[in-house]
Amino acid sequence: MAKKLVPPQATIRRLSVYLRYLSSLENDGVKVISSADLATRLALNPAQVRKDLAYFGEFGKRGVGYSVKKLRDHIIKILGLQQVRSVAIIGAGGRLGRALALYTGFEKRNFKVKALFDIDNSVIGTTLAPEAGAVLHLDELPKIVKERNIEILILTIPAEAIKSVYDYVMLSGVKAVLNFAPFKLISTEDVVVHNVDLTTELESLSYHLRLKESGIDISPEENGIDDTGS
Amino acid sequence: MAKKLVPPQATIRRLSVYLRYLSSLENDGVKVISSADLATRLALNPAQVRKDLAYFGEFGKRGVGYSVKKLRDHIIKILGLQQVRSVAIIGAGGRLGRALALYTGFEKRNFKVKALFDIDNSVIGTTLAPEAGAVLHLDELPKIVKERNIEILILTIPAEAIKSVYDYVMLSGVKAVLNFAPFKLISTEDVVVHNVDLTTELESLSYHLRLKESGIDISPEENGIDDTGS
DNA sequence: AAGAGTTTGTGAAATTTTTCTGAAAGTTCG
DNA sequence: CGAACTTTCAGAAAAATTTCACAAACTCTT
Repeated sequence: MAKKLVPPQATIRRLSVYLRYLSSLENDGVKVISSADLATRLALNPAQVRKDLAYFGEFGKRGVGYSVKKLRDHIIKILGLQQVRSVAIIGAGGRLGRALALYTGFEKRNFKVKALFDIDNSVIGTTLAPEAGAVLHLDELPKIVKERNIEILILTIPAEAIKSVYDYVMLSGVKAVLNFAPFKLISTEDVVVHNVDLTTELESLSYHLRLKESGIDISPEENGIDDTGS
Repeated sequence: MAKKLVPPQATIRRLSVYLRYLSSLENDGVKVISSADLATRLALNPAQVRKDLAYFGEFGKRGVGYSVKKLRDHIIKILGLQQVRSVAIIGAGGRLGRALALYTGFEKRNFKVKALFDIDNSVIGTTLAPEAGAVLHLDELPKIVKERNIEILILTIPAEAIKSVYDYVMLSGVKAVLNFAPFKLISTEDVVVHNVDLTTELESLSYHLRLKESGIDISPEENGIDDTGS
């Protein structure tokens, strides 16, 4: 209850995971949950759950646990999810772009895809997702960002396209980017970037497979059972 | 040069990122790179780059740097990417499943989608991706895993489907799972799971947006004494 | 209402991960 | 060859994150 520190990025991600689980609990009619139960389900340490929450306040009741509904509401506020966040997809003509444009899971969480962009003339003008309007040329990004109040850009472009897209993105006025392109984009003062690299995910799994294959020695002695959350 | 520790999971992920960058350097004809240059491009500390590599051996040359080609080859070995890794997608009928089934980026990195599964009769039997054969019913998973030597399962199923898919997956004989379902799967002794949650990515971006919106500081002290609705 | 049993919140300890630093090794140039 | 640079390697220090452990707060039972 004294000094509040800056929560680690990992804490933020876990909050999102807690949120999802709390929603399902609420659905099941569960009223109260303890840090221990939460931790068990999510393969975490109970103290970590408590500490994660403690960065933001005292949400629990000693001897009882956390009210599912209240905790859920708090996390929604912490993550800024009360308001709808408008999203645009760049590279909407590609397969991943299309899949995300039509993914209904985002809306459930208050993210709305409000615009689609591409640079390929064969998709520009077509309608991929009713709600998001016709696919627009990337040229229009800054204008549309303002008009539709876009806050997050999702990049689903091929690696080669980064060069021609980068400036548009950084100057679009958008403050957050979720990059699926196989190319690490760096956050700046103005723009937070999260990179999600599908190949990296597979490659790190491959590493674990190699370890299990009974390590052909690349490093002398090692043994580790790693768990990765999200 | 003395004791080798278990490399952190974060190191493994960075290796994959180095690998990608090294490949592009090699493409550009660059022969040698220093940890400082690598670090600059990837927004890391040079010492971290060196330490990451040092977990696995001494790959550099003092006063010079790292041979791009050699380092690339080493990382490929470390990550177990010399051999083709066979992958299957469960939930291949969904949009994300289809997108991944057709994604060409995996093959470039030596991952081959060798089978597609679903439980929806309207997609079973259809051909979504030529190389991967017709979509099969999940029932056939264990058999096909053996036949086609599948090592990694990609899950692109809706949250509700987890219950009916979980046992198939854990008993399939596969040692690695990449889970895109909005539900945290926990690694076991036998099966390493990596969870990629698209909503979590957006939600943590939302958190950063909220921070920027409302000055630098998080919620003040008074964030509430909870009454746990009894 | 007292005692037994839970569970949170939190400072302190432990652990992990990152960064610093300086010696060692290599290169380049005069 | 020697001096001036460069850059890796690795031990030490620093920083960040996780886990421990226990007092405080609350519930429940008798």
